Amino acid sequence: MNLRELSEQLGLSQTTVSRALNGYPEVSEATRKRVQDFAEAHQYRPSQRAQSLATGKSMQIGHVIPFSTQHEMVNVVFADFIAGAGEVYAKHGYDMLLSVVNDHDEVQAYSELAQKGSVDGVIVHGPTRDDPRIALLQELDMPFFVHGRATDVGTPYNYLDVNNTRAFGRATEFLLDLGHRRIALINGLERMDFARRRREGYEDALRVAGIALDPAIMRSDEMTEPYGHAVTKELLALDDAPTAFIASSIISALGVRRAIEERGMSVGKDVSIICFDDAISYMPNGAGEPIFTATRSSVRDAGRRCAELLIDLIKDPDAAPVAELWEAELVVGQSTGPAPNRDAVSKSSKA
Amino acid sequence: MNLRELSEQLGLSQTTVSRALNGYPEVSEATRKRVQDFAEAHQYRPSQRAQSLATGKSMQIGHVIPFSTQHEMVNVVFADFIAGAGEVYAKHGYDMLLSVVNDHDEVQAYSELAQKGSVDGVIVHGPTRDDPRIALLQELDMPFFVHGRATDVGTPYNYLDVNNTRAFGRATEFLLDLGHRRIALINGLERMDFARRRREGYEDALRVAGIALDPAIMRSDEMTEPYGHAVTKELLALDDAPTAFIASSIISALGVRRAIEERGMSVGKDVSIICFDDAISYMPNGAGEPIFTATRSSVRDAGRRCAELLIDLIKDPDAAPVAELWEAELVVGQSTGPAPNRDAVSKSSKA
DNA sequence: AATCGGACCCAAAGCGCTTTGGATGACTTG
DNA sequence: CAAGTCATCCAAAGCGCTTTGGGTCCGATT
Repeated sequence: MNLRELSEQLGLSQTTVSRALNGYPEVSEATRKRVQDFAEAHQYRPSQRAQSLATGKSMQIGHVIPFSTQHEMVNVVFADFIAGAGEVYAKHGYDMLLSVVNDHDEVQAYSELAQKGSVDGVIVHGPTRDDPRIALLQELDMPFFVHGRATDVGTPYNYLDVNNTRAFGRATEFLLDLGHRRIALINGLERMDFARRRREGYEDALRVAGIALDPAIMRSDEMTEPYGHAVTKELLALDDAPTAFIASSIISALGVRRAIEERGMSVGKDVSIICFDDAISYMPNGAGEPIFTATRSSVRDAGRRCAELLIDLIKDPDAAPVAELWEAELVVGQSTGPAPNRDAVSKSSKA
Repeated sequence: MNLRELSEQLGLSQTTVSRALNGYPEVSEATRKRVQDFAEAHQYRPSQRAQSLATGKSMQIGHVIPFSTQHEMVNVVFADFIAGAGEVYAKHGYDMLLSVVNDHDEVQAYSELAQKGSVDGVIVHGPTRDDPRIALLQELDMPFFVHGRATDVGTPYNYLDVNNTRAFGRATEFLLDLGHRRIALINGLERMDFARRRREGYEDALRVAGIALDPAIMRSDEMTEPYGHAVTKELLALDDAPTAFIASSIISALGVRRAIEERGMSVGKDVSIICFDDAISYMPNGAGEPIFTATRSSVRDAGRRCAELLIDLIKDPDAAPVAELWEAELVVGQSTGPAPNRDAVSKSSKA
């Protein structure tokens, strides 16, 4: 069933039917009702293809996700972001177009989406320092919204980011306050902007506390469980092993915990863990009391908000760039505690 | 730059340019080369909108993902499936259309996709017993492929599933062989077809071994870490606590492990765990030796294969239905061991 | 020399919508 | 009563491609 058939059966012109369906005022309410009912009864839905050709809008929003051995993007966080964004898209009549491409084709994928005209806007995931995609999208004149932030990009652009520096600054300060002096950083890949900022937050806090940075206990790689496990195992074997770990993800934190327990040590007592918690739906940080002390910010909420702001942008492309910076919330769980005093045994026996 | 402009600048008709670009034989190689080079130089890409209207194909494949409080679908497994499928789509020139809808609108979402003509085919995720989507898609005459299987659907359809019954049968047998007699089942939601089949595999194995089923230690819910933790904590407190746990996901298995360790027991010694491992990229079952003994089947590979088969189906809609049943592989890790003998102490002291 | 078959190219008709620019009456208004 | 105003509807022109159904030219065939 298409518009022509529909209008013939109704004895109206295509114009009128189209207008009736799209809520234009030039058609009487009686006619509109008749048209709507008839369309409903016949399960008529305008062809997206034709509609989009005629209007010049595709009502689709693109997400480019690179794949390769580097899985940073098709990651644990992605699914939840998508869920949040998709929810908002649905509410506004948009669909989500996912383009999975090879790592090195990623930049080109954006031009392709733009030139083919298959999307009205795109979300940029996982920005890196001086991300080339931003300049490209600006040049292509394609509405885009960045989840995260790129450093060293001259022109302003739309983004929503968590204050990663502050989040890790606070996490570090929290551990310092508990008396920890050897604090390991188990970060994500440093080519990601967020990882770099987190490290800076960690470094700043240590610097303020007058503690020298030790590259030996500052690690960075993909945030998987086995990585957290392997690196922690290694660090705990050091003579001056860390008494606390800051992990960039709840996933790597799980590995950290496993390594600690394998060594027969107690989490929150012998060794503390604090992590960044994206509030992933199927990997929540405990049901009641948090498993991990963490700085938390919901990636699903971020998805929702990015979607909203991008849709605003599509509707008004000349609006001034918006930038939102969310503060992560610090939640205290069972994984942190006072730094164990190395002389505890002798001291307490003296007491 | 569009076709008309391109053809004008080249001094050719739109027909010829279109044919040159699409590899039709009615154009000389010299002309084709000239056209291609010119198009390349001007970054010309045919409008997807127009192309799709003219050809009747959208070159997009739809995935409907429901959201609600039930997160079973926007889950840990989803991201990897998507990655696998997307990879194959890209290779064949397809894009992925994600439609995120409310739980109860899910069925309708499929009709909408079909009637709007925005996709050439769809993947059905997470089939349930007697899933209504299958009949609907058959009626709509929309090519579709099911990841998993629906029970009680009369007509044949295309699907790829893991032999879940066998996977859990084997897992249970493995534990039985190790001497376990109290084996808990920590399953996913039973409205999912896969969860039901897994339970059946578990039950069959116990029955063969002559062990009565105990509903008290057969649980089912969403496969999150806190759930695995909570239910295990509860079960371990029983007088006749299980000596082994079978979990439907590596995520819930993590919770199982946490509960065991919290109780001061040793995984693989005091209590055994075996789980289903979807080989999720960022949540691998250990780096070297597997963390968990598991029955494994890569969901990413499944995504790839489903995509391939769906594309085949789109190209030849009248092909006979294909059904693939993959056997999960059993990998033995450190989380399983002989059942602790309740009389061990007395026995060994007698020896 | 007339005919034929390729090789190469083109004009124009869609695909199914939206939207512009009227047309047609009926109803007010001075 | 003529002119102006609304309210309601319509014909037709796109949107940018693909594809049908020819044309034209040229060397080969009879």
